[in-house]
Amino acid sequence: MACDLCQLRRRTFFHQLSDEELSFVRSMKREQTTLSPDADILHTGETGKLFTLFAGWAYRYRDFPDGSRQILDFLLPGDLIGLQAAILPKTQYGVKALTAVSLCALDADMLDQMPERLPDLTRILLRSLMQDQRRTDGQLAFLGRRTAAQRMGYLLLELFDRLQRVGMTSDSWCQFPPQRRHLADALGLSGAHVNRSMADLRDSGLATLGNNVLVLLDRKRLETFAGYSAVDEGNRFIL
Amino acid sequence: MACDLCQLRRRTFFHQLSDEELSFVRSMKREQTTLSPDADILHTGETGKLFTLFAGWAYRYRDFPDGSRQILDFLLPGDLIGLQAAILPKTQYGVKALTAVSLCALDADMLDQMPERLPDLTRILLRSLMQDQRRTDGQLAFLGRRTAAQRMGYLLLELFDRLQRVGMTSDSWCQFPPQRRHLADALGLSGAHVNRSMADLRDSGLATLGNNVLVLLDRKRLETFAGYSAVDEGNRFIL
DNA sequence: CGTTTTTTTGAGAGCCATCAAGCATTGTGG
DNA sequence: CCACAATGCTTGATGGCTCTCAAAAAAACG
Repeated sequence: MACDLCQLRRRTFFHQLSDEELSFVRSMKREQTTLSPDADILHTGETGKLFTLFAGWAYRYRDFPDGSRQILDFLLPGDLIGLQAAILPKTQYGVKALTAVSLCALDADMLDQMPERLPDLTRILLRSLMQDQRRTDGQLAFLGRRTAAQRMGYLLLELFDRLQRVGMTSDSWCQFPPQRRHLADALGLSGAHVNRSMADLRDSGLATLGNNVLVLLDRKRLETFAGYSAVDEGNRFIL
Repeated sequence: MACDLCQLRRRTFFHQLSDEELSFVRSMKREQTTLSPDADILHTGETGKLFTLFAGWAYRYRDFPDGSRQILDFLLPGDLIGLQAAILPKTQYGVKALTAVSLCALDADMLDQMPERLPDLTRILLRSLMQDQRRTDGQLAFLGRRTAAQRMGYLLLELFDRLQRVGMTSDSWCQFPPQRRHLADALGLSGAHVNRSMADLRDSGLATLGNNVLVLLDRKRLETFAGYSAVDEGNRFIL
């Protein structure tokens, strides 16, 4: 599919590319791929690859020698995959498809030309990186200081809001493909306790999760419980 | 002190600015300040301020309604303070001086001109941001998955390496101003348990901390214990 | 030298991990 | 369409790590 026909980038959430920017992006575009759930998008240590995620969920993770794994981030449509790997020599993370995904492979080397050729887009990239940092700040803060159920609630709200921005929610529910083990690896919990935490949220009438569907039963109260507050992100970068 | 006389930026660890870049940075520079320990450098929510830290330690933190606090990051000489605040509308973090600090106030608005005027410097900024992200990835991973003593060891090693790059270490020891409560807030532990963790490290002959001095007694073994491995960072951005 | 702050140490409680077993769901081949 | 296996979810019991509270020791400060 051609870039200028892509529905995703039409969303107001994203920076609307000028003709010049769009032609630059088109020239970066290499190929479009589809992968099945659990497929590796980026192996740990692999470098120089860059993708835009157009459909589906993925996650960025880091493996430990003892076999455990930390999910650093979930990736949703519109997110860039592998920027760190494109810029730094040795990456220390991998990226896997969580659902079936459709990707757009990009020529990472052309990033170098961006500041000169597309200063506006460069500024927006910087802003998006600051947004990412802010989100990570929130993660760090609630990982260190909150109970399992609160962390759970926070993660659910954050994902819901991100999904909403790319039009993947209805009123108060959405498709939610992550399994227990993904949530466990993201929150630093055991799979068993993820379950207990979700049971807490359900019994308190805050949120339920079943059949790959997340329902926010009482968003206001869940926000209070989890210490979450939505942030207006402003426009975001997309390639 | 004039920028071109500054000793800190001469370190090979930092990108050596060209004449053009240096004159740009000079024109951004507003004033030089000195603050005492515990002084606020950036209040939570304050925006549009930008500093370079030239001497001393500071930390970036986020407060919770319940009074607890998470330290997101320690800031060392050469680090930029307030980039998020300069670019995004509402910041959700504050920055405080940990020791006496000396700062250089910069005109944040001039950042906008950087892509056009100094594309090389912009690329280096991007790389530094990716390095920061990689470091944060490590933090997230060990916060979620490691015991108190391991997290402690990891943090100590990371800080030691960062200090080394700016010449603030001797062989296997360094000045180490953070107090128990700072470490506690950084690691998501109670002050009491920080102490127990440090006692563990001391009793195992890995590291000791006393009188504001950190000594790495057996770096190799500490790295293994904490699951830390040093990363070659490459040159870093400085303003 | 007294006061305040920080560090150290102890006892008890709570949260969450681990282990293990039963249940539900999905997929497969007959 | 059903039997069966495989996978993931749920739930309980036990134990370990870390918190909280509290008080004493040490250090920093004026």
